[in-house]
Amino acid sequence: MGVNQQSDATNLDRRKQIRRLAAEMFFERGYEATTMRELAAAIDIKTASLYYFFPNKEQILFDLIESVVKQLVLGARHLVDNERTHEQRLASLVVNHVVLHAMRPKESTLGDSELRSLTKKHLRANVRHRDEYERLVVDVLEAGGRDGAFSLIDTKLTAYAIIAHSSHVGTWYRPDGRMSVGDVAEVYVDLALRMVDAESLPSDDVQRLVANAESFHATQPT
Amino acid sequence: MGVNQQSDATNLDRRKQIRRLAAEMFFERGYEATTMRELAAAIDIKTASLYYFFPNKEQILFDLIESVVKQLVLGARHLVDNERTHEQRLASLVVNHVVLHAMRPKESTLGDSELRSLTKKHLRANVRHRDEYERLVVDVLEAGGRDGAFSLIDTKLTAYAIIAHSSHVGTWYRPDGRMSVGDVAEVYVDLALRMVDAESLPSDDVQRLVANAESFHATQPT
DNA sequence: TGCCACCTAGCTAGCGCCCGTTAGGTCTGA
DNA sequence: TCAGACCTAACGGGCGCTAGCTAGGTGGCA
Repeated sequence: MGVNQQSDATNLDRRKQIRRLAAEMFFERGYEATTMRELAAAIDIKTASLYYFFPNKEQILFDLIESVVKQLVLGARHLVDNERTHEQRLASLVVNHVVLHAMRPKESTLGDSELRSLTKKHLRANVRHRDEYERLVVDVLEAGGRDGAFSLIDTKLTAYAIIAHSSHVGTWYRPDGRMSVGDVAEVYVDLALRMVDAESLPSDDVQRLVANAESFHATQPT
Repeated sequence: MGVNQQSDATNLDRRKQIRRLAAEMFFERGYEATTMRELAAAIDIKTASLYYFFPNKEQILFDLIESVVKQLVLGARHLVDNERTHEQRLASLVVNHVVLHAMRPKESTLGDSELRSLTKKHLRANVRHRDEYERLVVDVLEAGGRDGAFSLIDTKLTAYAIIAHSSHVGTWYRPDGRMSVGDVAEVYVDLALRMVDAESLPSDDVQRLVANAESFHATQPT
C-alpha cells in the first residue's frame, strides 16, 4: 500500500486499537458471533495481520476481561484503604465498581457475559480474580457487621446483589443521558447502604470518592 | 434404526425435549457456540430432523426467551393482584422473579445474555415484553412512594437494581445448595424492602407468596 | 560512510474443517 | 393408504488460523 504509513497517529499501538474495536464488537454482537475477518476489516488491515499482535482470538477476549477485573481489584483496594468508617469503605467499593463500569462499559460487560468462551486455564485464572474481588466485598460487609455499623440479612447474598446490580450499570449507562456518573454512583451507594441498614453518607463524601475513582482509573496503564 | 421407536415415553413431545436440551446447551456454551449438530446428537436424532420441529435455529432461541418473559409477566400480575399492602405487592414481584429464575435458571438467563442473537423483529417483540415488565415494577414502586409506604431514592434505578440482582439468582442458585428457594426469596424480599425503606414482612407472608408462585409456575403450559 | 543483518508490521494465498440449511427419500403405525 | 416422524446426502459458504513473502526501517561495525 505505502499510503497508509502514518494513517492514524496511533500507528504505534495497533494492539490498543485492536483491543478497543474488539471490545466494541464482542460487546455488540457477542464473541462467538464476531469473526476475525470482520474485526480486521473494522481496523482496515488484513485478517492475517491480527495474528502478528495476538496469537489467537481467545487471547484478545482474555486480555480484555482480565484487564478489567484486575483494574477492579486494584481500584477497590486503593479506594477502600483510604477510608476510615465502614460506610465510607462500602461506598468506596460501590463507587469504584460503578465508575469503572460506566467508563469502560463494553469491556466490563464481557467479564459477565463471555466467560464461557474462555479456555479452561484462562477461566480458572479469571475466577480466581473474581473470587478475590468478592472476598473484598464480603470482608467490608462483615467488618461493618461485627462493629454494629451494618445489620446484615445474608452477607454473601448481599455481596452478590450489590455486585450484580452495580455491574448492570454497564449495560444501560450513557454519558449523554439524564444522569452523570456521579449521580448514578450516589444512587447506588445509597441503595447499598440501605441494604445493610446503615446511615446514609453526605453527598460531598460520595463525590470525593467518585473523583478519586475517576482519576485512578483514568491514569492506570490499562 | 427401528430400535428407537419408543425410546423415551415422551416420544410425542419432541418439541419439548428439543427446547429443554437447547436451553441447557445455549446456557452452558452460548447460543452461537452451540451447533445444530451437537443439539441433534444430544437428543439422538439426525440434524435434519430438528427442522421438522423448528424452522431454524433462531426460532428455538426465541421460543425459549419469549416463554420465560411471558411467564414472568403473567406470574407478576397474578401475584400482585392478590395482595393488598404495598409491601406485599413489592414482595410478590420479587418472589415471582426469584422463584421463576430458580425453577428455570437456564431459560431465564438466556433472556439476559442472548438477546443480541435474535432477529430485529423478534428482538423488538421481546423488548416490548421486557418494557411491560419493567413498567409493572415501576408502578408498584411509585404507588408505594405516593402513599408514603416507600421512600424512593430513584424509582427507575431502584427497579433496574431489583430486577438485575434478582435475575442473577439464575446463575448461582443450586437446588442442593445451602438454601431453599424460599430462603433465597426471603433474603431478596428483605433486601428490596430495605432499598425502598419499607417495613419488613413477616416470614409467613413471604412463604405464602413463595408457595403461590411455585404452584402458579408449575402448572403453567410452559 | 556504507553495507548488511535483523526487526517490525504488515501482506497473499489457501488449508482443513464445520456451519446452517435443504431436497427428497423411507419407514411405521393407525 | 397415507401422513407424520424421521432419515441420507450434500450444497454453498464462512470459520480460525498458518506458511511464507516483503517493504521499509534500525543498529552495529568495517
